[in-house]
Amino acid sequence: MAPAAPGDFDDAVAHDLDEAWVEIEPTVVRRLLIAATQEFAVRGYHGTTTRDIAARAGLSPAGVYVHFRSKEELLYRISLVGHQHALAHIRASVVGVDEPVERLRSMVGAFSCWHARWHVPTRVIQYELGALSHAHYDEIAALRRGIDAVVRETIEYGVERGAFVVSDVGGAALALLSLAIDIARWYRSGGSRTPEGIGQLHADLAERMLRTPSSPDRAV
Amino acid sequence: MAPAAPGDFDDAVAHDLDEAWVEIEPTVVRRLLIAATQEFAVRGYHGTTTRDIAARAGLSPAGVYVHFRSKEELLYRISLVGHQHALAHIRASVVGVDEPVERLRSMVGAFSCWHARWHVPTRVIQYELGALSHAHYDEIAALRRGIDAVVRETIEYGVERGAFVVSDVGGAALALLSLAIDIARWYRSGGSRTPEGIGQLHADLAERMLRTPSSPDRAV
DNA sequence: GCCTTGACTAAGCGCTTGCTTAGAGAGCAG
DNA sequence: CTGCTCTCTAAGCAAGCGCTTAGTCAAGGC
Repeated sequence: MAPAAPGDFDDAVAHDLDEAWVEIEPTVVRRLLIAATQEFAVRGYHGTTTRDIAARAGLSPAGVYVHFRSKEELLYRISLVGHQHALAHIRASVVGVDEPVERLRSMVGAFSCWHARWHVPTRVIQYELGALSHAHYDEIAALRRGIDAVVRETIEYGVERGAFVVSDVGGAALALLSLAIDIARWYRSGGSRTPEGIGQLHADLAERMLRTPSSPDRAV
Repeated sequence: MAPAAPGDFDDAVAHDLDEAWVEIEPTVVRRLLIAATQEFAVRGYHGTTTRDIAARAGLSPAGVYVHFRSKEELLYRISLVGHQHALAHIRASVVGVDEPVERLRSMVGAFSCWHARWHVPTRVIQYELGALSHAHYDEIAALRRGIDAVVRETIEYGVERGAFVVSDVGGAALALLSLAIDIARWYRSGGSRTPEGIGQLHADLAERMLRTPSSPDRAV
């Protein structure tokens, strides 16, 4: 279960965030997005003040509002970029992989690995959706349905080809999503588990969960 | 993925909460705990005001402080009772079940069913740990280690008997916990899935994840 | 009757919140 | 130089926050 201690991993977090936004925004806006992501991840949206974000980005409290209209807009931008990233990543993981078991393994491995690698922004985009405005929430929800669709289609594809035995496709899809998304709750960087190792483990588990019994299972 | 719309299931929630505290507290304190649980589940700890809680419980803002020293004490009491409940439930689910696969199915089914049945308090106790004081957090963390231990031991028991093929017991335990805990994020009461159905589904998936391949799998 | 006890509220205190305003200073075009 | 643009800050506003204070009222012991 390995729950988060209150405000502990604050420092262990900074090092892997910067790259996430490199291709997207120039310096000050990027610094603000990184600062907001870190604060939201540790304290939650409502537990974070705009002064916290400004201070972490090296600005005065008013400096935030030169670049963002509101605190909610910061959350929206983080959510939007994060979900676009995730959707692109899971889509890319299945193209060109035609064998059903390998397609499943590729998808689950990539998606779980992504959640571990980006566990700090993921914590924000998975657990702070309720703080978005209705309009922004609707936009994000559409991206999430895209992710759901990839998982469902990958399972259905394996069922059609006779590679999987699954009577409840929706339930199986929820389970695979749970494995990945819950990483954002328990994962700590600096521990013994690597993102790649978690992806491998979840690929093994997913294969055993769904595959038609025939050849011997890989040990988990 | 089925994310929570911002502040939508507010009303769909009230009906299954009252019983949770019946055996524990008399009327006013119970009403406050229920009100706080509902508000924390929908808006988060930091997004909820003591005025919200008081209003929902039918008291003036000052009425909260007749029964609780602080807002954090409300969260602590909710967390404590919830974790004690969960630990007792998962422990009870394995006693007297000696066949390893059946023990696993009983544990996973009971634990996932419990999370769906009590998804509103679960949302609070799983995702608001970071708002507890350090002392209170430590107390809750001990209960959580007790839950982890039951899951680990159930897996190890099956491995020793040759019923499971598992090389990474810790990873498998995390996966089973993820399936259950993540229910608090996606489950909505009033939908087509019942707590019992989810327990059954997760028991099937867990069995296929861990079991030594021999007899044919149950369809999922 | 009187006094104490305990649940409760009206009012409000001191502080923090998200955000705005007024203006400083740098950079650059002309 | 002047004038305009852009980034940023010092100061602060109105609202909301957790929690306290002073006191009301009903119940119960004597």
